[in-house]
Amino acid sequence: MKLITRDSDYAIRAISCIAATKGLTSVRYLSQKLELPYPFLRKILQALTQGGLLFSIKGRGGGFKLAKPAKKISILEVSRVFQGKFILTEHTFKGKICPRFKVCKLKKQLDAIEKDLMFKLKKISIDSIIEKDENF
Amino acid sequence: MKLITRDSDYAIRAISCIAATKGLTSVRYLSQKLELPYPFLRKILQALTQGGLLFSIKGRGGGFKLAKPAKKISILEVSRVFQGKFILTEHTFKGKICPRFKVCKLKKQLDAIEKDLMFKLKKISIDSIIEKDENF
DNA sequence: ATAAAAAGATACCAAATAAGTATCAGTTTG
DNA sequence: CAAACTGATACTTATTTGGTATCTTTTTAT
Repeated sequence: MKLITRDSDYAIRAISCIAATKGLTSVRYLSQKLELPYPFLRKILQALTQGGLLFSIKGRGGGFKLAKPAKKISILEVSRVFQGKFILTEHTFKGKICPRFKVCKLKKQLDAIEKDLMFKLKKISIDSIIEKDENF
Repeated sequence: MKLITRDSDYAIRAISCIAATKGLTSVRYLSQKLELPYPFLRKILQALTQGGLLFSIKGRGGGFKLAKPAKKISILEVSRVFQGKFILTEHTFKGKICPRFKVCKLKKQLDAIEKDLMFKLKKISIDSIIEKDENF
């Protein structure tokens, strides 16, 4: 099982590339550079824009840029746009929350792990994964 | 997104129940006790048996029991039966491993998180989540 | 011996999600 | 005005998830 789905993966690459570029970056350029399907990448960048991670400028010569510094964009934020909240397990019972909810030892342990996972993914910023000498 | 899928979840409950029971436990009994669909649970228990977590005895009066002590069965093992290996991201590029594989900073960071996640899930044993006074 | 009660093995099915395409509308600039 | 962009939205297709159904084999109680 994967924790980072394909769209999140593509998104991370695209954002990395945009972060490493001065000025605006167009989807056309990105899809060629990263060798990713143009229409799919377009949908992804649109979602990132709606999610507040990118800022877009329409019209000829338009494109995308980061909505905030690369240091302040985390992997967690990116994945949330496509994957929603991470939940270790719904831990439901017949459609309702497990009746043992309050005392359930499993839930307690999983919650702790989940919290830690969030924290760690939050700490990985786009900035931290860009190779500074990278030739995008 | 969920880290523990429904079949893993059901499996954990079933194993917990089996662990808390002396002798053999049949699917019929389990499905009634846990109020889970019989045929689905059956498939799950069969998979657990093939995965080496349960031991089965056929024929009338037959059923399942743990293949090893509850202390030695971890949530990780159970989830592996249904979800395979946890992989934070395939991090592929056109079907191949990312060309920046060796140096990729993202992969390095995700690998560390993944390793830690595995470790933690491995440490949650079935034994640790059973309420000792539980009335299965 | 035979029927009931169990698991084994498979094949199938439906809904949801993932992955991707297509298209039309609006915007900006040369 | 047309070329090069994004916005919005509606498909389409493939895969995975969450099951069901059915037939076979094994064991035991009667």
